[in-house]
Amino acid sequence: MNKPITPLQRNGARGSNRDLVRQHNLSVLLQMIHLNGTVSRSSLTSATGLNRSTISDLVSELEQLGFVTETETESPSGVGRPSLMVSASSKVVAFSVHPEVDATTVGAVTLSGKVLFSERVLMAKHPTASDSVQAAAKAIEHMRTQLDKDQLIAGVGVAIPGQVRVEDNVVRLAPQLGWVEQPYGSMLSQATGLPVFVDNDASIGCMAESNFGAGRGYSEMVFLFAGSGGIGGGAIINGMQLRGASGYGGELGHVRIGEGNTKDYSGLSGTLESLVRRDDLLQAFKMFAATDEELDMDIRGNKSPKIQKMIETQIDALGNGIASYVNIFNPEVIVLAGFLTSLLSYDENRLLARIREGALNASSERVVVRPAELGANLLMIGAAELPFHRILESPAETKLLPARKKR
Amino acid sequence: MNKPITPLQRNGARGSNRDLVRQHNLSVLLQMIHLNGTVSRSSLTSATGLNRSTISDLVSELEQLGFVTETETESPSGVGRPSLMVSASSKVVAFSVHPEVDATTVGAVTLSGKVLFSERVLMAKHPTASDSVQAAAKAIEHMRTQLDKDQLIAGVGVAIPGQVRVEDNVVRLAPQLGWVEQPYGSMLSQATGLPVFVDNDASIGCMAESNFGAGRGYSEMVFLFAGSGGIGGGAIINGMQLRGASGYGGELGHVRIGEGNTKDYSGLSGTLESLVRRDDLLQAFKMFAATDEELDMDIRGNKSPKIQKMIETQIDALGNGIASYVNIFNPEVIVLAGFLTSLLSYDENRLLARIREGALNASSERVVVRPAELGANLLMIGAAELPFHRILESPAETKLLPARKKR
DNA sequence: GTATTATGTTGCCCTACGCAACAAAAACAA
DNA sequence: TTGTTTTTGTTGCGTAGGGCAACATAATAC
Repeated sequence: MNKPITPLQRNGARGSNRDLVRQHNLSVLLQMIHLNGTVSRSSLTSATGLNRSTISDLVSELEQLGFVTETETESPSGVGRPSLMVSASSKVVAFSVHPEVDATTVGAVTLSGKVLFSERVLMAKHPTASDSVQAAAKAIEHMRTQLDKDQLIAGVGVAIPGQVRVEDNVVRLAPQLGWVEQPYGSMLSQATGLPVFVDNDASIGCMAESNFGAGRGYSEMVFLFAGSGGIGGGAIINGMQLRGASGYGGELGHVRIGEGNTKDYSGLSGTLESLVRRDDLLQAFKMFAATDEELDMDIRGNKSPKIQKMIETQIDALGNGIASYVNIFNPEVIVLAGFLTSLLSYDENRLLARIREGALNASSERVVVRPAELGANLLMIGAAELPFHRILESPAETKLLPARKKR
Repeated sequence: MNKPITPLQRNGARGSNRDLVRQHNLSVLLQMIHLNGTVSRSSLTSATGLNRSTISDLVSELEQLGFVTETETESPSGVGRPSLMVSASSKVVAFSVHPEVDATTVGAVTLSGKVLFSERVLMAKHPTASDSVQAAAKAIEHMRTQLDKDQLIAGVGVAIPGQVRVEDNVVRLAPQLGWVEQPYGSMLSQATGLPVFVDNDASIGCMAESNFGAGRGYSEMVFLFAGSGGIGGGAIINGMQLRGASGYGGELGHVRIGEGNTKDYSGLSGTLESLVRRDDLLQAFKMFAATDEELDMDIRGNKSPKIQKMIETQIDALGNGIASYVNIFNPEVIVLAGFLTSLLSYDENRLLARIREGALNASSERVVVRPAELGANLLMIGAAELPFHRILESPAETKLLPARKKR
């Protein structure tokens, strides 16, 4: 072999052959259908630029594979023969898992985007990874019995409030849970017999808002998410999620933006997470725990000048952070989730002013700040996207498992 | 038309047809050849996964198009029939332009990476955009007469120390030059009759180091560049350059990392650019102007505790900034260019320690910091990549202009 | 000098998409 | 109601690019 390894071949720079073309076209179609729920065949032709006959062929293959169903338009609009509608199948199901400090939430979502089941398994404080895996496996097992026999399982997606090495689904560090180096993916895969995909919660939320929420249609987006423990983030760059070398990318909460002394959950000081603190507001309102909705009510109804000052300080810090991300990413849209939406609605103009101050004019002139739209379903829908993603990438190659085990 | 516009179709989510396959394969091959200079046909087969016969066909098309030349191996190594070597053609030329405060540098680079000509046109301080365009056009005109008749021009690439709106090649703001909203691209295009591509200097440097320098082979990279006026940056994400919505992305020098009061060239305070200042060091060494090499010598030979302190402060600030970028991008490599390489070599351990302190362990554990490798040719080679990029994307579709105008 | 190995070349095959003609299903105009 | 127009689905055929296998070629190995 006298093949000197070519030092660099641009990522994904493989040759294309006929098979890849077919795979790509199937993938593109299924993605469009999945993202839009239902699309007409004529829309697919114009969006892809492919021929009518080709679309016909591709769609029927997707139908045979069980990923889509075709129906006639019930209310035809416009001249001409009405186009057939193509919908993502509700027979294909993915499970989503979200471990938190006091509970592990499990859900079942269809490829068509419907949430079939959702269960919040309460647990003793600070469960081990094993505790959470067992609870999740049990809930999944139960949900499987509720499914129809002809339904198919794409896999399980897990949203972790911490850093995840995506290549082998290992939780590197989840500060509030106290997990270090936990192979959550393989544990849950062993317990369920299903393929499992683990990722950071904020990254997952980012993808979900980009696909189905406030980030729809944008290809450059920055996402900030304040959950019960800390601030996470994500970014969509050229339509694709920022992942980094090992999947730790997008840790926007841990970026130093000031001189603060208080440390964040990961031990860093002066970071966005250490300056914009949900806990501080809870404490100020003398609340022990609260949902984002409850906190939002209090923030809106707040009259105390002292608390007002605190909120404004947090808005300023958030604005500083966002300004940096505007300079770095030059995004079209910033999407805020969790209690950050309360800060946004409390004084949007103040936040925008901070952003304009801290960012370069050219970069910030067209940026929009929007609240997340998916609310409580954010992580459930998002985590399910992880197993779906495998299907969307290569529909013809992906074999799914039956909902019920054969006897 | 009853086509409801599909709200989101993932960027680049077009259908593939046979023509696109051909175009893609030609593009992939030409990219590999361009990046490696010379590659054997057998390497191309193994790297692309395509068939020998297909490679043969594709390469001969590229040869017919004039982009590559085939030669026999002069020193065959290993058993078997020696593979033919494919090289990028030196007949294809791009010009590069780099306006600075006191000069505009013009160069001519071949597709094979050879710098044919290079000229630094000195100018009065603070030239207008028009001054610079005229100087560049004149130099390009002269260089064209020196070229062979059968050589072809790909176009002109311009590296601007400031923000550039890439869609229409307008310089939005170049602080040191004092340029605001200058349509440099169309001006130079009109003056030369050639296609012109304008971009930010640091983005261009980032791409150059990624393609030919310290970033070769990495698909996740962060680049920081300290030129005569300020700090610029760039990022390679999943093998692709971070651009942002309008091309302003990667302004890593203007991210707030501290509480400093001094403002940077763009009027922002507490930014990396305001804390890591080449001018401060020049002043400390009582130099008025100096090349990076001269400054580097002084930094290495420095004995004064006061200056030492200043250098260390700058290293600390740089480390803080890099730490943030490690958390954001989770890169494999950080490449430092300009006088930042002097800070790196002055005390690499200190810099690395600051990075580890400010970054999450998981993100920073495998990151490497390297000095840029292209030195003085960085921007010249990088800017030429802009016009080449068009060829590399669709070799068969791109028509080039003859070096000499027909009489 | 022969065997082995790897690569270039040639002719044929295969198939996914484009195309054109036709059929079908809606709105529109009388 | 009826014919026309418009748009879309269906069908059969053509086309071209990549895979494949057989053969030729040029190096090393023994």
